[in-house]
Amino acid sequence: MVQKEPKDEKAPRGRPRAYDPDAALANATGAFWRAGFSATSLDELSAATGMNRPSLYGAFGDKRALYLQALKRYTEEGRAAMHEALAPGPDLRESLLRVYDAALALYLPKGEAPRGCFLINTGSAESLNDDDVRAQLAGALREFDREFEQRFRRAQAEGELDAEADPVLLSKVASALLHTLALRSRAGDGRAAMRATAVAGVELICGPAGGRKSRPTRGG
Amino acid sequence: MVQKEPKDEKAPRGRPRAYDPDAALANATGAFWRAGFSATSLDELSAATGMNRPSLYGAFGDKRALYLQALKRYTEEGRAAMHEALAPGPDLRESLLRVYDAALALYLPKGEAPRGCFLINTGSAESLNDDDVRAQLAGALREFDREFEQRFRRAQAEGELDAEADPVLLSKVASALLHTLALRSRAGDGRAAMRATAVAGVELICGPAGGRKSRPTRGG
DNA sequence: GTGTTTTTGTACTATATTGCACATAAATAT
DNA sequence: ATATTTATGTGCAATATAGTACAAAAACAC
Repeated sequence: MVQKEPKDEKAPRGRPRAYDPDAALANATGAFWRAGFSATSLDELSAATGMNRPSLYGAFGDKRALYLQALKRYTEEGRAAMHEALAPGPDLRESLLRVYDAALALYLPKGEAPRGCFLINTGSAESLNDDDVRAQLAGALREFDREFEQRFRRAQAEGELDAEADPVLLSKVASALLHTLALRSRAGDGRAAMRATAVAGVELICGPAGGRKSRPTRGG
Repeated sequence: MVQKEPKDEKAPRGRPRAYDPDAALANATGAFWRAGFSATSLDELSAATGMNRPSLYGAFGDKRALYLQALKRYTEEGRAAMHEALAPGPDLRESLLRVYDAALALYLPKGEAPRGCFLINTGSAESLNDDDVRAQLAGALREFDREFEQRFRRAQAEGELDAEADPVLLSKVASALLHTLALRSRAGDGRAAMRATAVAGVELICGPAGGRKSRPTRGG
């Protein structure tokens, strides 16, 4: 009953899986990403993952459960990437631009068709019909807001940002830029135009000439 | 036979329609709005419009054609409302807030469940699979951007906005606020929080204390 | 009235889709 | 080797869905 050795090297008992669960989930994500939840059939998911239907059901449950797990995985990866982009080191402008550049790289994969954001562009279509999707969407947006917010608080603490600025509101505006990039990617907008928008947004958020009011120390 | 009188009062020849085409299209829009294109069945559309399937086909064509016409109608109404909100009269801040308040009223109908934006939240889910949807989405976003842009140009001409500001880039940021409101409505965010975000965005766009400060010109 | 035109309503067909049953395969345990 | 366990693969059943055929209905023209 109680395993004393929770090693990963445990010998599984029956026939080994022919797939890597995380890779399969990533491929299922790719299928859902293109067409959304409703327009993606189990046949497409089966083809994308290389798993047949019964294996899909055994591994992830039904189509909806698979979609929810794909959303969860995607959100966690996105949040990790965002946390990394906002990590200490670069100044505020640079930090924010790293987030937007990472988003653009995700939304406009090199050599492939634009795809926008799996969470924003497919989750919001489904959210009115599915409370769990809506909850995941809401939770993810909140987390992304918080990542920005914490970065703004640090910027204030370091004198990079006006002390009177409201980090919560600024985080919402910073997120709005992310949301517009996701949407515009799906509308076919070009990378350069979107990056210019992000830069303009960053300038508005960070305020004129490196800080909002007083002149803090340059560089950081 | 040349009709000399192209009046609307012309007597149609066969059995009269039992529906009002524009009302039916509005009701179909409502059905698509909730669930998106793929997840809305013809039975639901039939129930929403009160028309049976053959009448739907006769009036609008197949499901996709109906969706495209719904999108077109919605976009035109939205653009008209936006144009109205940005019409001369109020100052820039007030003009922008009128747009965001109108959007919130549309996205969060009183007494009903939140629904977000039909175009943004359902169109972007479908846009990768349907070139016509993508084209309509892109065209609509462009039109909305232009409405903001023209308002910013007028604000500059009237000295309401720094002459060095870039109206194109500001319009993209102003649209980003619209996009985030659409998304957040569908995530369940509250009206007050969203309005506060819009106000904060307007303040950033209009600049400190009435709008005479250095603005970003070009990014890159 | 009879005929023409257009819309409506019922019923239908063809297909797609989801989810699962059941037998087979591939591993371990003893 | 034999039993046990877990995964796979074929195939299927129940349902849902899109789109249409066809007859009845409701208007006009004469």
